Amino acid sequence: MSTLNRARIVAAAVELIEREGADAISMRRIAAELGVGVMSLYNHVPNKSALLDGVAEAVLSEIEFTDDPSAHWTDRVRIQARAFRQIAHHYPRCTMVVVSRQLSSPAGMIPAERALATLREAGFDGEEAVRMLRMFIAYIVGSLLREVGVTPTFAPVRPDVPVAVADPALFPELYARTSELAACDHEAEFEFGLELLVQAMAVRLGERGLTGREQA
Amino acid sequence: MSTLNRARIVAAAVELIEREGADAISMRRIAAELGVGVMSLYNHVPNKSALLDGVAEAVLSEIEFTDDPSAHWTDRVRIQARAFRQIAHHYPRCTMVVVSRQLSSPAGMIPAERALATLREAGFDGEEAVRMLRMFIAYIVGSLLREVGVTPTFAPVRPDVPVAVADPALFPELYARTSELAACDHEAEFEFGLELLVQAMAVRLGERGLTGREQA
DNA sequence: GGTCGGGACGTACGGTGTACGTAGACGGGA
DNA sequence: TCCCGTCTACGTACACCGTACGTCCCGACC
Repeated sequence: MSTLNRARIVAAAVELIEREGADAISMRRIAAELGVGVMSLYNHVPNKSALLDGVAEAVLSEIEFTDDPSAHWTDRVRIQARAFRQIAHHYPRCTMVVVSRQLSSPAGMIPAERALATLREAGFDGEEAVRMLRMFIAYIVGSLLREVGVTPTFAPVRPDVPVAVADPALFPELYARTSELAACDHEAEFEFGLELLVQAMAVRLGERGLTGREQA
Repeated sequence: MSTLNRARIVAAAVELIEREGADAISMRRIAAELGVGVMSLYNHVPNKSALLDGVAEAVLSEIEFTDDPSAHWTDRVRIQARAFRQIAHHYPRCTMVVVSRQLSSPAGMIPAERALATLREAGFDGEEAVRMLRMFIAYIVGSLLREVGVTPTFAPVRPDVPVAVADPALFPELYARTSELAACDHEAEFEFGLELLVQAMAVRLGERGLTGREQA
């Protein structure tokens, strides 16, 4: 019964999305959730798009970025990547909202700032650090979208209804890999790619003779 | 004035999306485009979702997969990845539609089949080939989404309105990299990550002593 | 000629975002 | 004390959305 404000509206939106999915969200539903008239929302939020920005910001600002500057840069990269992936765990149905809007607010810049700092301290020059950052963002975004099921997985989203590969003659490889394709351990998949990327970065660094590579 | 059919409807949808954006699409708009009543569409398409599936399928089936089985597997991977990226060039505003629906039709399976075959021939065992494929999909999806501007870029989408990094004191790294962040050559960014991934894959293969690595 | 199936279409319903007007609460001069 | 400006909650209204349903018409077949 406290007075309406932006934070309460955003919180209600997040909760509603998690409960009923991103498609179910509407100004009317949110207002009803808060026991309030629809147009009252517009006193605190200019429009729905800005509200979704708020949702993204709220979710993003809740991930825990525990950075240990004394750790090896490869571990720092791993930790930051995993922190990002936590979004998909804590707020799975908000994930699409988060990755699909580019924020100019601090919530969206802090992760980038930290990642860039880590990469610089690892020894990458400015240009390469930015490229590495962008590549990591692409990989993480793609992985999260697969995890929440908005992007092709080649694995059944509903494990109880296994998709039968249409024609073994047309798709022999897909058919032969049915068992591997049927299961998708998102954490293992994410870690696999993450390790590959970290390793590739280490190689890149090693090429300039700065440091050796680690972790066979 | 030929008779209405699914192909004409899908083609009109693709053209409309490219002309006015994916948000502007609606059954009414498409029907108007075809000079036809709204409900006539439903004689050929069960619902809007299926129509968007058709859009994805049509776009996907138009990309040219020229695979040369005699080429080195690293080049074959590169070529297939670039073929996928062509989507963002030929149908930029359809890209989001394409990557955000998982197709069980041949159009969606052919690329996976070919990629899997390539990875198998490169020497990866079944499980690792699937993991590599998934990692590549994640990277490509993330890259395409950045390219069409639906995912954070940390670069101004409209180059004419450069975003000023808010506070140099809060974001020193972002501030220091302003010039690198301001520009985003999507092709170069894509190639950078692609090269890194291919290289990482080669290393992975080399670890098992199957073949040496190439391209310094 | 009669019948029948399928495609084109109009209408209607319940939903959406939001522009606009109104009404009440509150606070600060006169 | 009265008045007035500002802020907030709210209802109404509009244009648009996807689509369920009923109707009409035309061509094919018996």
